[in-house]
Amino acid sequence: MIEVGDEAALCCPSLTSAPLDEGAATSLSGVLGALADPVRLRLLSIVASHQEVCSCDLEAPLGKSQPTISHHTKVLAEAGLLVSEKRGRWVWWRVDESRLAEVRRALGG
Amino acid sequence: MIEVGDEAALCCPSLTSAPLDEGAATSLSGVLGALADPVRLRLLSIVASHQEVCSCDLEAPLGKSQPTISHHTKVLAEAGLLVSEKRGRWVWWRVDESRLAEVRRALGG
DNA sequence: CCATCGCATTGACATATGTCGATACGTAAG
DNA sequence: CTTACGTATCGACATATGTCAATGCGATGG
Repeated sequence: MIEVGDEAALCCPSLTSAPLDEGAATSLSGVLGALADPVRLRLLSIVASHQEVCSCDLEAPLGKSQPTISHHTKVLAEAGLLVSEKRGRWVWWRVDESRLAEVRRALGG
Repeated sequence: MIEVGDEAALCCPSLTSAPLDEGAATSLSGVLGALADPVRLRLLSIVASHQEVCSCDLEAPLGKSQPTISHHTKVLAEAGLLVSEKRGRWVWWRVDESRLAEVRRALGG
């Protein structure tokens, strides 16, 4: 199972170098919106520090229901920040580090 | 006039190094939420590329009403990303680069 | 085949957010 | 003082978002 992000590449303009056009601003705000939630940030940090994590191991540390976890992983995957792999009946998640790096760079890194 | 951010320092933990605790996640999500809007991103990029910008010069390029601009500058200022200075009846804005750098670092920079 | 398990989707709900017109506030100019 | 101007706040509205119970779907195991 491969989630396909619906966000365009953030590659080119840095926030601090030149005024963002509307398209770039919208696409960057999409990724930032995916990050702008405490539960998703903690989810992302948990996955990042374990390399790979199964969905089933996220409910307990985050204190949220299974549908809520599923919703948040979907949001992060659509933003290109999480990548999923289905093994048997489990779904494993890992962080797309390059995507995170793109975000940092778009923020003027 | 000095806007005081209501967000705590983001200094310490990086997203990718260890699981974020709830407080860190909430405070980081606050700043990211301020960034997660196309109008605010463009606003920020305009201020950044002009060093300083008057509120009155933001309505036209952003195509938003004066109350809306005022709202967005307030959100960015409360997030610590914009700093204001009142001169006569005009308010001038500049970007707090160090705050942006904090965000990048919190994102694993 | 049937029961079970992990995950996704749906529907509903409360809350948060972006937007603008109307209005209030402060400062500057006459 | 009065007027005009730039900005902030308020009230209202439509839309977006986070959450969960209920349910659907696929794969596994008996």
